[in-house]
Parts: sequence; structure tokens; C-alpha cells
Amino acid sequence: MDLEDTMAEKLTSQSVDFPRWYQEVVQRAQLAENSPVRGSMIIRPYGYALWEQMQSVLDGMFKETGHLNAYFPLLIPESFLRKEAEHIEGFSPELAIVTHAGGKKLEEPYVIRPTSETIIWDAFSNWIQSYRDLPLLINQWANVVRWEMRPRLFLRTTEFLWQEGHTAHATAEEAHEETIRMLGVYAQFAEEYMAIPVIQGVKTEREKFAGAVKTYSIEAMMGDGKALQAGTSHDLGQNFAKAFDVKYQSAEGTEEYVWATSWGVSTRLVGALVMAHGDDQGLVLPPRLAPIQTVIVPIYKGEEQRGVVLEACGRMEAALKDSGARTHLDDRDQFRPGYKFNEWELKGVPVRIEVGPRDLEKGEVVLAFRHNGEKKSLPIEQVTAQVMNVLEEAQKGLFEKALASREDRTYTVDSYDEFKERIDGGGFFLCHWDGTTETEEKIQNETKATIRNIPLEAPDDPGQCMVTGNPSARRVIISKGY
RNA sequence: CGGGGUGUGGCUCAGCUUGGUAGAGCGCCACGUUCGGGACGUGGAGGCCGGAGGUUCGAAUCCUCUCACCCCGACCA
Repeated sequence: MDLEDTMAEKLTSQSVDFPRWYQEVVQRAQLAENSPVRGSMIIRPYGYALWEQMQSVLDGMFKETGHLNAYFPLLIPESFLRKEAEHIEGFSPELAIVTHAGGKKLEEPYVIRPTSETIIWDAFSNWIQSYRDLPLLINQWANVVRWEMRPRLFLRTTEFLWQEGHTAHATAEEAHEETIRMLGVYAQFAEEYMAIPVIQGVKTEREKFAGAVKTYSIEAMMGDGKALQAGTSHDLGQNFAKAFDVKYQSAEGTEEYVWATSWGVSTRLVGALVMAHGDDQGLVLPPRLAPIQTVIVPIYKGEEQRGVVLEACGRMEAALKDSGARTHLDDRDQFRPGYKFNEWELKGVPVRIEVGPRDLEKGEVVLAFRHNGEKKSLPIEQVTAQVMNVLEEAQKGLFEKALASREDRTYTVDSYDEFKERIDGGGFFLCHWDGTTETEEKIQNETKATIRNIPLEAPDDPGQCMVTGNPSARRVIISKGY
């Protein structure tokens, strides 16, 4: 009873029950809620605004790197998926299939896209004839459906929104470069915009995308020390080109199969943001992505003060918007300031500006920072000049905090016994692994932890597999994951 | 698919054992007092108790069937 009473006001503490904290934050900050269809979520305006911020930045980065947006159909003939053997095998357990339409049974069932390689490569086979058509750099923003048994808002839902890039190249080298380049774009986005440090690396054979030659990922550490795959980039080799017979004529006149990549990030990134920075007060959003960067909370007693304070707030709102800050003035009269402070903290707004009669007398306002809880007074006329600076400081502070937190919880371990003892405490473990699927599965079965990836930047550091003692060229990241 | 559980105003739940006029807190609406860290008072709106059938003078409560959802074990951006 006590617990439920407090629940109405306070969030479950992260240290008590992190998953429950996550669930509560997502719903109470009005990012999303469960829908009547199990596994599907309703993304509410505040959550969608956050996704739109992400989309807008990423879309710019894709265009900057030469990609063009297009849109391919939601429904894919089932036979298309069957053309690439590994692809259909990997995806079949999570497919939703349309068998009836127009009041009758369909000749051929349509799969609701779980990803679009097949329908896109079918089109590419018509688009590509010559080396002059290459590289072909396409991106699409879309929804996909992958049937989920254990859904979690944003992290694992049956339907989710994402972006999928699909490219075709003349050579294996070019395709490989594209794969790595887009992985780098994701890493840059994660670090510079989401303020989340990530580790770029290769997935193991077992974890790679169904139909890929190699899968690369960026892995981020969440507030509880678990890993989250925040983006993937696949080197598809010629697998799809062969399955869909996509050949081009080279300058020398020979006929060659093209080389492919695909890469994607999804609304899972919203979950990553929540879990990487959030605290017991709620969300903590990085200024560059926050839908509201500064919120103005007026403080007043009585009608007379209300008029004066709101007028000052209105001027400040206009000035802040002019200087480029996404600003909201919370002029609701039915809530007191303390309530608003808590609500905007729950929603993760980076900077709160408190404007009361005492401040106005001194010609000042109070700035309160979400990421470190600090408050300071500032002369009114300096606010607009300084706001972008303080937001950038907050952005940087948030990244540094996340980086320090990850470094604190990254361990180099050589003994499997020690690993087994410590893995439940969370964190990234840098360990030697002999490269076999058997050992990988043994680790997962015995500890529930998985090899997240093999870092690209790992130095050569020969050693012995902590499980089998067999030789290992470099360390891999092992962690429990989402 | 195996094990456990829950369905009662928007939300969290009580009531069910032992049938007898549907309740509480929060939220919502109105008015007033408040307003520098989650305000208070007064009044008010809102529910065929998941669904179907049965027992009974009478069912949220007992019986049967059914549906849905949640939690725990095998895949995944």
C-alpha cells in the first residue's frame, strides 16, 4: 500500500528495480504506452518529438554522405524472402503474414516487411545495368514488423520505426568501406547527439544478420551496466545480388554481380537515451535532441504578480526562441512551481529557468540544470546570450558522465571463474575468446551474457581464451544485454 | 508452447471466503483560498464489476464455459 501510494508521485528507484524504473519513466514522461495490440506501442507526442529530432539529424547525415530517400512497399511477396536461404531461415519465426485480402484468400501470401532487402533488391535488379549506375545509395524511413514474444516499450516491440539504408557497389572494397562508414556515422550520432559513448565492432558469426557476410554494431552501456546494441551495419557481400540476379556491366565489358550493404537504427534509440542517462527523477535528455531545451517556470503570488511575472516570462520565451533554443513557457495556472519542477525533471528538459518576483527585483533569473542538479542565478539580459553555451556545456557534461560511468564499469578479466562471479554485477568485460561458436554458446548458457562485439579499435593483444585456453588474437566485449 | 497470476470508474486497487442499494485513493470538472521543490477546502461527473450461460426471490460475490492481459522459462533493430 505504501509502495503504491508513493508510486503515484515518485518513480521506483533505479537501484531497486531498473526494468520497472524504465517502464515507469517511459509511461510517466509520456514517451509511449502499450497499445491494445500486444507488443505494439503507441508513441505519444513527446516521445515522437524526440524521435523526430533523431530522424532530422540522421537524415541530414545520410544526405551528407550521398544517400537518397525512397520508399518501398510494406507488403512483400513471400517468395521474395525465400530467395536468400539464410535470410528466410533467420526471419521466419518472427514474420507476420497476410493470407487474405479483398475478401478472399491470396494466391501468394504477403509478408509484412521485417526488413526490406528482398523487395529493394528486386527493384535494384531493374535499376542497375552498368557500372555507371553504381554506387546506388538508398535510404528509407519506415515501419517494420518482427513478431516479439517478450516486448518492452521501445527496446523490443513487434512493430517499430526505423531507417534502413541499402546500397549497391561495384567492388567488395567499396561495399566494405560503406559498411564501416555508416557504422561511423551511427557512432558519431550516438556520441555527439545522444551523448552516449559507443563501441564499434564486428558481431560474431552467430549474431550476424541473416543474409550478411559480416555484421557490425555499435554497443552502448546502459545505466545498469547492461549493453544495448544501438545500431547495425551489414556487409552483405554478393548474397542478395546473386539471389536477385543483380549484375552490372563493367567498363571492360564484363558482367559482374554487385556488392551490397544495409544498415539501420530504430526507435530503440529512444530506449537507449532513457536508459543511458535517466536517473531516479526521470529522463535526462541531451540538449541537442531534447524536444524542449529550456522550460520557463513562472513563480508568483496573486493576480498582480502573475501579470508582471508572466509578461517577463513571455519576453524571455520570445528572446530564447529567437536565439535558437527550443523553449516552452509553462504558464499553467493550476499547478504550483514545485509540481512543475518535478514534472519537467521527469521529462528530462535540460535547462529550467525559474522566474519569480524576487528574481525580477534583482534583474535575475535562476537556471537549473537537469544533468547535474545545479542551480545558478544569471542576470536576465545575459540569458539569451548564454543559453546556447550552457546547453552545449550540458551536452558535453552528459557525455563525459556517461563515458566515465562506462569506463568505471569496464573490466579486463582473464579468469572464467572470476568472470562468472562478477558478470551479474553488470558492466563490460574485455576477455579473450577462442572464436568458436561452441565457446560462445557455453558462455551464454552458463552466464546469460553474450559477446557484444569484437571492437574494431582493439589493439592486437594475443592471449588465451578464458574458457578453453586456446589462442585468441584480441579481446572481445562480453556483457549482459537488452 | 509449459508454470504462476489478474480481470471492478481514466489509473492503482478494496469488496468475493459467509450472495442483499457498487466503494477508496489518485486523476478529472466547478468555485474559493493558495503558489520560491509534488497545496488545501467544498461541491460534482464518471462503473450494465472481461464475456456467455447457470443456481437463486436476489449474483461483482457461488457453479460451468469462454475471452483477454500480465509475470517466469527457448529468438531478435
